[in-house]
Amino acid sequence: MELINTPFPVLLGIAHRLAERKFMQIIDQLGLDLTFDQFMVLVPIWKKEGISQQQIVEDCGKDKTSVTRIITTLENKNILVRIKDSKDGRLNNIHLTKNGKKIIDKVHPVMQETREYLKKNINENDFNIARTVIIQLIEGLDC
Amino acid sequence: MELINTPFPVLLGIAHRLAERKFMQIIDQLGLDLTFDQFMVLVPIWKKEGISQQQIVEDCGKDKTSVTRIITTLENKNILVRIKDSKDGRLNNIHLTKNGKKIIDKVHPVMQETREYLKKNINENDFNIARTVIIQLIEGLDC
DNA sequence: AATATATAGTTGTAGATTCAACTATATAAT
DNA sequence: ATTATATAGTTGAATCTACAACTATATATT
Repeated sequence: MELINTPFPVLLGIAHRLAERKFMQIIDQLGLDLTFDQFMVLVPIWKKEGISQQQIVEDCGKDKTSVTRIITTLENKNILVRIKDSKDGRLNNIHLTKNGKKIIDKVHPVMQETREYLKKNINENDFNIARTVIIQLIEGLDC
Repeated sequence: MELINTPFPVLLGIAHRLAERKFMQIIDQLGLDLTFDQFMVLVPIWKKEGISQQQIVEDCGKDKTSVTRIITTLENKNILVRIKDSKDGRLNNIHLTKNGKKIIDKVHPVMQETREYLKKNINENDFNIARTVIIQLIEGLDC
């Protein structure tokens, strides 16, 4: 593929898609029935049991509609449950099931591995600059 | 949103999504009925009249299935036509209609504008490093 | 020439994305 | 207290995505 003249936003799309594919290869090797997007929603739940859907939206960078539907899919797969907040009736608190915890324990180390794989052969300092640039880009667009 | 601890692949996804949204805002302002993905497929066609679907796949970083379906959508919108190659019967050569050319002429300057907007407030040298890192990332993943 | 292999494109299916419109609950303003 | 506004979450419709299986044509091998 000819990348030199490819516009930056297109590069972002390509890199994003390939990184997803890499994650998926490893998830498949673990024999797990889980998509990359489902995994992205699981991460903040794993980090904070009982997190609300809105907080998940803020952490994983997905639209609230997407989060609603992925949560439904994961509930049907017996990976998590919605529990209405007793104090604020608008909130759904999300809890992992036993099954869900088992899956996360299997997947979590993979996450780190894959990130290391991505950074392989890339200058650490340049990588950090790229991180900063992308964050600036996001902050410039997020309005 | 808390971005400091956000994993790089997640950042890619967020930046990609926001950049798309920015493009779309401008496309909407032009009163065009066009999605970002349809636009991504149009760019290589605009650059090379009569390009084959396979070449589009290589240029725009999308799956061939996606390209097939977006081409069909664009054909139904009277923006382009498929013409079978006379020498190699496997190839569809894609040509813009008059209508399609008009749309591209309207959208093309927007593309450049938006890219300038994205780079605004970002150090040029850092931006180039980020480009390079993302290309290295893609090349490391593309196997 | 016959067979095998590679390439271009399409289709089915399941899941994800976006937008806009909607319900329900909570909080602020008068 | 009533009304207005904000927030959390859901739903419908159209589009996009990935994977696998498929058709059709072209090229290589024997």
